[in-house]
Amino acid sequence: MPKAKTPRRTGYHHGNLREVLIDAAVQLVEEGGPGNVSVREAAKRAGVSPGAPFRHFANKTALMTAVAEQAMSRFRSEITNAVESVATDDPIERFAAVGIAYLRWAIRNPTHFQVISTRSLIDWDSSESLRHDNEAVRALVEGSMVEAQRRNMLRSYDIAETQIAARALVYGLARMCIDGHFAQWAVAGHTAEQTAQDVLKHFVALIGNEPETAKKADLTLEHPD
Amino acid sequence: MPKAKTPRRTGYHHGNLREVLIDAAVQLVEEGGPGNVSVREAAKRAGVSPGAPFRHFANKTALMTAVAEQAMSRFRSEITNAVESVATDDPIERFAAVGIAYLRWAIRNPTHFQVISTRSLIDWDSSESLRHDNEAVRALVEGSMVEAQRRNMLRSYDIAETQIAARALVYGLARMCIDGHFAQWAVAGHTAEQTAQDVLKHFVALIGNEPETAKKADLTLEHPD
DNA sequence: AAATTATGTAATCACTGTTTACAATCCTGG
DNA sequence: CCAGGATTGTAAACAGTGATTACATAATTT
Repeated sequence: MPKAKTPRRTGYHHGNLREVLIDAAVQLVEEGGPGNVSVREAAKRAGVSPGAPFRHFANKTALMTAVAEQAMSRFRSEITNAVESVATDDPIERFAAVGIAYLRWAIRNPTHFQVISTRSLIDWDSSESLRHDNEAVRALVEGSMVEAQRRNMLRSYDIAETQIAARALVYGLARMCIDGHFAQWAVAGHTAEQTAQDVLKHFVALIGNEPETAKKADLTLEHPD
Repeated sequence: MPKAKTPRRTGYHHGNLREVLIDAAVQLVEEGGPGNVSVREAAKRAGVSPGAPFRHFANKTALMTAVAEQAMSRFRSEITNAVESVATDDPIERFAAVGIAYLRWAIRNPTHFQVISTRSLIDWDSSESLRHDNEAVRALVEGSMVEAQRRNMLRSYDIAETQIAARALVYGLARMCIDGHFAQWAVAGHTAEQTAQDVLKHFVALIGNEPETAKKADLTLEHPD
């Protein structure tokens, strides 16, 4: 009998190392951002040798991509749930709901949002799931946009550009929070999340057809940066 | 005579290693983005031992911060030059000029824009110069915004929110390009730069008071992502 | 039961940021 | 002008990283 050297782990072949590694990586992301993830540390936390992860992931990027897929799925759920639970069928309100849910998730899960939005960390093109979830969100925005135009609720006729502007605005707000451009800002009375939402609503009012735009005069926000 | 071990370099103490290291790091950034920078490689290119850089920079972040300062200075110059060489004194046109110059520089210097906008790479707070240049750009935007409001050229009364929206939009556009969210997009007829400019102009039209907004119906842009 | 395949380990490689002890050069005050 | 301290370089080391390799063990198929 060869007397197993380290029989500490039962069912020696671990069974579901892949999932455990992803969970460990998720935890590392939450603890200190994407930069805090190391394959070795994930392996250590899974109670496995440093080379073991490479039986399940071609490289670190593949592991990060799996983390991103998990995060993206939650991200998409939050958004689709939010828009489904919106009372009205007003397309502009539905559009706003998407943006607000987007910002809410991004600001509350900054490290994970960083993972799913920074392409250098992951292998976006190789992941069906990432593209699929992303497309679902995009389609949600486009759908409400098209419907809003059909009802003549938009100021501009060019929904393509309006849509890109909307995406860029929301993405920009999320990243400005995450990249730390709002240092002074969050210190002020308003939370970053609240302010981001206000700005989004401001934008929504701008694209709308209503002659009376948001005239809530001054929130006297500290200037960002 | 102790016969210098490696007298290959004249004026042995190199004279201006600090600048040479920054230049090497800049080159590395250009070659492969911020992730391509290593202190050791910069040292090698400067013809110096791996420990030498730490006589001039406390750590890698300090080196990257120096790189960022140089980039930020160019970034600011491009923007201030652009707005100064704008013919009209129309504040909204001046505002648009800032945004266009911003996008132009970011898209043409993506790796450097990544350096100056990703706070995890640099020590933003410790750099007077970074804050100063950033504030100059911000003030430029705010100035034109305030003036536009004074002339009653804006739709909304809340310039604070409009200003944040503008910043977020431009930042979002720049980062979407850089983070690779426009893959299919750039392949289409329009360059990323042209499209980003169009979207910016679209936004500028939206915030303006003119009843007739941009009605250039369809550019039939491929959808991003 | 034997052969094959999947999945782990151990050792190793090249590379990274950073620190330490030491050496060479420069600068300045007597 | 030169003694001595401050600068600024080197060499060697350390711990950590992603990744590969040869090998061992467990699960699975034949």
